[in-house]
Amino acid sequence: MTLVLTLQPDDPTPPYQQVRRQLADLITAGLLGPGDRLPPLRQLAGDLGVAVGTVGRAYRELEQEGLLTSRRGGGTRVAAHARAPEGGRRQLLEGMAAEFVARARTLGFTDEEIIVALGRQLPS
Amino acid sequence: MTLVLTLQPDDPTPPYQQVRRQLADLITAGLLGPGDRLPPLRQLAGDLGVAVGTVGRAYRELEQEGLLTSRRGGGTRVAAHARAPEGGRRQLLEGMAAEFVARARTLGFTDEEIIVALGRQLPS
DNA sequence: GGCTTTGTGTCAAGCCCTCGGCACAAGCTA
DNA sequence: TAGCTTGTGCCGAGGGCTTGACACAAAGCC
Repeated sequence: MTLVLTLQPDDPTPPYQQVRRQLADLITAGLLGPGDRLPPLRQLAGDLGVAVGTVGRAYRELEQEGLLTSRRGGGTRVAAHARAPEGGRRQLLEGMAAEFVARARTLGFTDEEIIVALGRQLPS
Repeated sequence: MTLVLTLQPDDPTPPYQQVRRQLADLITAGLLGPGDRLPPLRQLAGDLGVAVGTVGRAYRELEQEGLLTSRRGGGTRVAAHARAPEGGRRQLLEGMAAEFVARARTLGFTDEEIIVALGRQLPS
């Protein structure tokens, strides 16, 4: 599949962190599996409008975490043992859901309001 | 009420941005209304473990947006005309919900999976 | 073998953010 | 009036991030 990575300019999060996080999530969610090849440094950097070193840093850190394997001339691929540890996919989604609900509650929204808002997004 | 502001150390977002966003959300959500007083600079800075100038910057930017009014010696309060423009409270929540659902979908989760995950967080 | 691709490393420069401290001005309070 | 509180401004120092450029090494391709 064609990798869809985006950068949000108004987001104060450093670009290399945005790339790093998105790739990690894609792997944990299973959209990127072991052996899948990532875009070359220069190509991804060009698409995102950032310097080569910026994307390089994201790749490097993910490799240090064991999620990617990089070889000169061979490109960067998802590591063989990068599969989420037993239900990581579900945990990722539930973490996102818990985070969203918690934030809404601290802002004073009731559970009913939250459910109504979600109903507009999901064909229940 | 006692203001509950928190800083996430592992979050690469600059502290002054975190404070600024949380306060803006609290006002939009209606938990902070016109005339409500915010903690003094030095107190909030001490609680969060940041420098005075850091919190000061958050206050200053929010004042420039018209959400706060600051006076030397008088403290900082929510501006009189700071109420969200007609349904801002609802829009805030729906924006959060839309963002959450969109992110989950781009990670390959089906609507059913999303609903199930939310069901664990909300007593439906 | 020769060329291209690709990841890695370095470097200087600049910008943004934070810190800690200090001084100052304006409002509030006793 | 006198003192405290509070927001504002400035400063130098330090750290993190990005940029742009260049060189290098290893793998793949013809």
